[in-house]
Amino acid sequence: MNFSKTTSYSLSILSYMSINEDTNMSAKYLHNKLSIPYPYLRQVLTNLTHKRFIKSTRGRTGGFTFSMPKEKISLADIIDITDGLESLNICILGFNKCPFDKQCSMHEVWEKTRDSMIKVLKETSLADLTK
Amino acid sequence: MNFSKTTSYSLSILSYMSINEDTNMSAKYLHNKLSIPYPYLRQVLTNLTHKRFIKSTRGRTGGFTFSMPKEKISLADIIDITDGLESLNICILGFNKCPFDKQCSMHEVWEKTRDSMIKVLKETSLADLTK
DNA sequence: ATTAAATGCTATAGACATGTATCATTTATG
DNA sequence: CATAAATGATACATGTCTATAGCATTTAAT
Repeated sequence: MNFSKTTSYSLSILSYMSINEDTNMSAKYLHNKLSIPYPYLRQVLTNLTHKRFIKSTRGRTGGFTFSMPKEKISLADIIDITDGLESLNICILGFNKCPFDKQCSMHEVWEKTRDSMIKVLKETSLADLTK
Repeated sequence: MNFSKTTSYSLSILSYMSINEDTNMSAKYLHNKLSIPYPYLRQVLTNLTHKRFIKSTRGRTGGFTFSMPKEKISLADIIDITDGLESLNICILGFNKCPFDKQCSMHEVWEKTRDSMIKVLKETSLADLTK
C-alpha cells in the first residue's frame, strides 16, 4: 500500500541532491548519505540519468548533477518513470471491474482521495519538498 | 499502490457471499462467479475460515457460510488479516525515516489522507458495501 | 459399499520486485 | 604512464507475492 522501493529510492536521491542543487555527487557519496544498497543505488541512478532528470560525468571525479531545474521536477514526474502514475488509477480494493452492479461504497471515497493525492503530487516539486 | 491480490480476493469473496448471507457457497461456485483462480481461491477461503470470518462444512454438499453477522465485519477487519492495516501506517513515499530534518511536504497531506481512509475502512461494513 | 464432490493440508512452480556481482570504459592524479 | 576512482552495462541471485498441483479426509447420493 505504497510506492515501490525504486520510486522511494528515486525520490530520496533526487530530494537529497536538490538540497545542494549544483553539487556533483557520486554514487558512493549518496550511498553513505542515504543508506541505499550501493549496487541498487547505481541502477536507480542509471535510470534517472536515462530519463534525463540528472546527467552523469565519468572518470575519477565523476558523479551526478541535475540536468533540469529542480523547480520543474514534480513528484508525479518521478513516480511516472518508476511505478507509473497509472498505478493510482485503479480501484483501491484491487478489483479489475467492480464486482457490483452499482459501484461499491469505497468507489467514490477512493476516487476523491486519489484525485487529491495526484493533484498534490503534480503540484509538489522537488524544490517544494525541501522548503 | 493498492492492496494485495489476497486482500482483493478476500474482499470480493466476502462481499459476494454477503449478498446472500445464509447461502452455503462452494469454492467451485465462487470460482465461477468471481473468476478467481480456483486453487488460489481455495487458499484464501481456508485463510478466511481460520480467521473465523466464515465456517466450512465438508463433504459432498459442503461449502462456506458466514460465522458472524456481516454487519460486524468491516473492510478494515479484512485488510487486517491479509495485508495488515499497518501497511497504511507508513510514509507514502516509502521512507523508513524521513530523510529530512523536518518532515517533508508530503507528510502532512498523506497523514490526513491515510487517516480519513482508515476511518472509512473501519466504518464500512460488508453490509454497507452492498447496499 | 461405492462413488462423486466437497474441504483440509501442504508442497511446488512462476513472476516480478529487490538486491548483488562483475567487467569494461572513462578521467583525474601522481 | 600507471593507478585509483568514478560511471556504463548487464548478468545473476534472492525474496515475496501469486498461482498451481496433488493427495487425504469427509459426507451425500446411488
